[in-house]
Amino acid sequence: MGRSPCCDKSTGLKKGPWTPEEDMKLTQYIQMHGPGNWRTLPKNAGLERCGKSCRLRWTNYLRPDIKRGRFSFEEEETIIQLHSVLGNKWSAIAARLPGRTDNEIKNFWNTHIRKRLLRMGIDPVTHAPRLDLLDLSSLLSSPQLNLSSLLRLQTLVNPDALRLAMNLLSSQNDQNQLFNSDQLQNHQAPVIQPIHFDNIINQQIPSNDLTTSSFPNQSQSMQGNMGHFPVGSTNSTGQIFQNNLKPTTSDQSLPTDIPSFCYQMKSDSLSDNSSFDQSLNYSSSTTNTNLSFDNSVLSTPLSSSPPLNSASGFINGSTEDERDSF
DNA sequence: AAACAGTGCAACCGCTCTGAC
DNA sequence: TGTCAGAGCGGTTGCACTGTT
Repeated sequence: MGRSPCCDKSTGLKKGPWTPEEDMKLTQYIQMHGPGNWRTLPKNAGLERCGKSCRLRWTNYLRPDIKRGRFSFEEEETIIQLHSVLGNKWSAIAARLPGRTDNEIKNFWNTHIRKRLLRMGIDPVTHAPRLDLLDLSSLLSSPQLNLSSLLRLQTLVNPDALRLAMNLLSSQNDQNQLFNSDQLQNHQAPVIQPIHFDNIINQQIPSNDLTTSSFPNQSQSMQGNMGHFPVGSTNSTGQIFQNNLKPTTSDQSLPTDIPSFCYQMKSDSLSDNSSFDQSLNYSSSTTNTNLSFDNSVLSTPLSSSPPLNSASGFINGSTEDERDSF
């Protein structure tokens, strides 16, 4: 529209990394005059930078409320959740992450989360499971594959992908004891030996689990899987927990005190952007352990389905290495 | 120890959109 | 209605750091 460019390249304005002196000038000027009028700001502040560069430097780095350092896992969860709802609206996501900038979130997404989702077989754009992307061999051969990591996976993986993993994991039931109550009380699960790829191939998996086309309605899928699934429930994930976590009557070697999973959610609609408040109660039939998972965010509700619960209790208690492991 | 490749991140670029005037 | 400044976005670049060979 005939608009003059922000930065006139012919003027030889400085580019590249900011020096501490420049940062100080910009900070002092904004502290005195406040941000705004970026076009004239550099000249008034004695900076040989274009206004846009000053604005970006201020908003992305110098602003006093910027929180620097690594993203917490809660922040990662939040980003994934919000991205599933908002897409690449980084500023909207940043608005819900105090102290984080859109640029920082975008970079973090592209360099960390996106790669992780791809490794886990999740399409980072649609948040749908993509088994053609899933690196099953590395996932399942990991010596750290265990129940708790799968539960943690649940916070990031579309449950349908997780269901597949759980199906695969169930092939270990004949040889491995999943966990015992002591470990449960300590929120730790025993390490399950690596699954050989032969087992994966031989594992009976419903054919509709093998293609992304089996998830025509993601929100429906998520709702069905993540809402309530006590043992004996007819929903698919409930079946999985029943089939895989409860010992079968024919396998008496397995523990009988496997907890049932009872999820209760109190949630506000996602359309109300103010809150992802929800809680999850995890109850054990033998320990009556109740863990609260308030303020966790999870999964990919693309519709008006309620925000989904998370096993954040496990996540929060996990180590950095464990988090990186998936 | 040196060379190389991979990674993470700050910063930039070019463009569009929005709201004020 | 057109112009402009600011904001936002996707993509990219450059560089420092780290791991591998």
